[in-house]
Amino acid sequence: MPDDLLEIYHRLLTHFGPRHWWPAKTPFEVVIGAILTQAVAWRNVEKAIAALEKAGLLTPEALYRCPTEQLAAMIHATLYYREKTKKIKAFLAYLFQNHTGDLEQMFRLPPDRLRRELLNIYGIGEETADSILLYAGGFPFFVVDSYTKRILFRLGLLPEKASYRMVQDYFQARLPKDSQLYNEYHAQLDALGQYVCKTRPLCSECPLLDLCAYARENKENQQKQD
DNA sequence: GGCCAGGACACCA
DNA sequence: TGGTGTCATGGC
Repeated sequence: MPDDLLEIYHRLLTHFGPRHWWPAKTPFEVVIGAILTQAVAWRNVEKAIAALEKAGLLTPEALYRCPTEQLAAMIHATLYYREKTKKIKAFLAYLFQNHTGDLEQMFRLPPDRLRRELLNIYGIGEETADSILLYAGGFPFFVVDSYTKRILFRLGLLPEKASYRMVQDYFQARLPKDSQLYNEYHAQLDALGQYVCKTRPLCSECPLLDLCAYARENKENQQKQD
C-alpha cells in the first residue's frame, strides 16, 4: 500500500543508503545552517558555513560578538543575506537573554515549550524550528519541507496545499515516535526530492515510481466510482 | 538574460 | 485563515 510510510522509508533507505544527516559538526552549526538554508539549496549554504568556520565564528559567543555587517558579508553567498543576518542575530539574542548563550541549557527545556519559544523568534518558522529540535536537540519532531509536501502530493496521500501541521501530523501519527527514524526519513525524502521536480510529474529514476502510478490509478478508479 | 532554489514575514482582504 | 509581495545571490 502506498500509505505504508515504513515501507516507503525502507525502500528509500535501500535505494539511497544512510544519509548521515544533518551535515554539521556541532548543534550550533545545525542551528545556523537551518537558518541559512531557508529558501536555498544546501550547496549554497556550504560556502557560508565554511567561511564562518574559517573565521572562528561558529560558536555562540563569537557570533554574538560579531558585528552585523561582518556577519552579513560572510553569509553573502546565501540568498537574502540581510534578512538572514537579522534572523541569526535574533536567535543569538534569545539564546543569551534566556539561556546565557548555552545551547545545552536551551535544550533542557521541555520540547513543546522550546518549540513555542523558537517560533516566537524572528525568522524561525515551523520548518526551521523543527530542524533545530530534531537535528540539534534530538527531539522527535518530523521536519516538513517543500520536497516532503510535493512527494506526498505526488503519491496521492495529501492535497497539494496541505498545511505544515497536516503533513507533520500525517507522519507522526503513522510512525513510531523515534527521533533517529525522523532524522533519516527526512534525509531520505530530501534525496528523493531531487527526482520529484516541480515541472515534471515523475522522473523515470524515481524509486517510488510504481507507488506514484498506483496512487494515480487508485484516484482514477475512485473518480469513476463517484 | 531568465528562471529557480530544502522559508519566513508583513500586509491585506 | 489564506493569498501575495518582498527579501535579493548564485548556478544552470
